[in-house]
Amino acid sequence: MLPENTRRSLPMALLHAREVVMARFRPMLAAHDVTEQQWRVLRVLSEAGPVEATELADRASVLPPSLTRIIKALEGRRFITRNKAEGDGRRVVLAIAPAGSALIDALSPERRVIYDDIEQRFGHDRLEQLLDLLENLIDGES
Amino acid sequence: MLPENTRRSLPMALLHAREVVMARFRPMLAAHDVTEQQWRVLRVLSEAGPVEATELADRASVLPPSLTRIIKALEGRRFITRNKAEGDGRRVVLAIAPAGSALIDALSPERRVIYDDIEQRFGHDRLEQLLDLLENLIDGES
DNA sequence: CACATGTAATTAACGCGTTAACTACAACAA
DNA sequence: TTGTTGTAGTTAACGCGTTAATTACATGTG
Repeated sequence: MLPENTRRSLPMALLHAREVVMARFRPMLAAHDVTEQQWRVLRVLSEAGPVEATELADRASVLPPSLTRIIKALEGRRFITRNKAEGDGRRVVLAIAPAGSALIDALSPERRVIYDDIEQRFGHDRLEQLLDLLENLIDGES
Repeated sequence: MLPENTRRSLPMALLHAREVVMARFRPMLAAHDVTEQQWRVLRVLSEAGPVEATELADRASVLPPSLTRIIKALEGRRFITRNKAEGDGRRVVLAIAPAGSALIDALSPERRVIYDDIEQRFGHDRLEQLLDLLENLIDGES
């Protein structure tokens, strides 16, 4: 069945939902001169440790060409390090640097406040339910 | 509570979900040389009839600067018409043109197939549930 | 070794997202 | 009427999304 109106269209709903959620986080990121995508890359590196570019792009939901630009920016600010993989001259290994970890630590309290507020307004159970559905959708389609 | 991993982060999950869904629609749009955003604008105009730019931007989830560019492109291909509102020289009224309607009609069958496939794979009830949750999230945060 | 094929990353080109600044017009007050 | 404030839309600047092409290296075959 085709969605009769744009409001009930899945791509539109996902877009709009992301929009209103990100509106909460954007000021925090802007205050530290980090873009959403740079932030995602930093968080993945912080969680996952040193990792190759392809996996990093995948986990941060960023396309390779974007990642190249992001790496350039983050390396320039000493937030991450970039080294060729030993044994394979094509691969590149990225890792978080002290300044990067410091930024993540600095933003964590604020992040928590925003996330808690969303969770409280929307409801813990509904949030979990939504995350489950999204995870299912992703796994089913990808 | 902070999400412990990026996979369980609401903004990331919404982004990723949108990504896998749009991957299904993208080839269809590319085949007709229409971008996602141009397509959204056309659909809103098709559903809502002649409308002013601000409302159009709002309903299509497009920012005003983007809409200006999109209007230029769509008007150049005679998909839409653009006229100053009578009585207020600032406002602009957009409407779908025959070529625009024709494009929407031409894509509808393909759209339906893709949408039905997603619905079938994901499940009708779960899709409705997901749309409800997204709608609630949007209304609660915006 | 030489060559073809495959893969990781980058570059290029173009459109959109985002914020801020700007233009044009409208509404309102003195 | 004139000046102020507000609003609709556009322009500008910069980063990302997307696709395609390109570079550099690795792997496999003869």
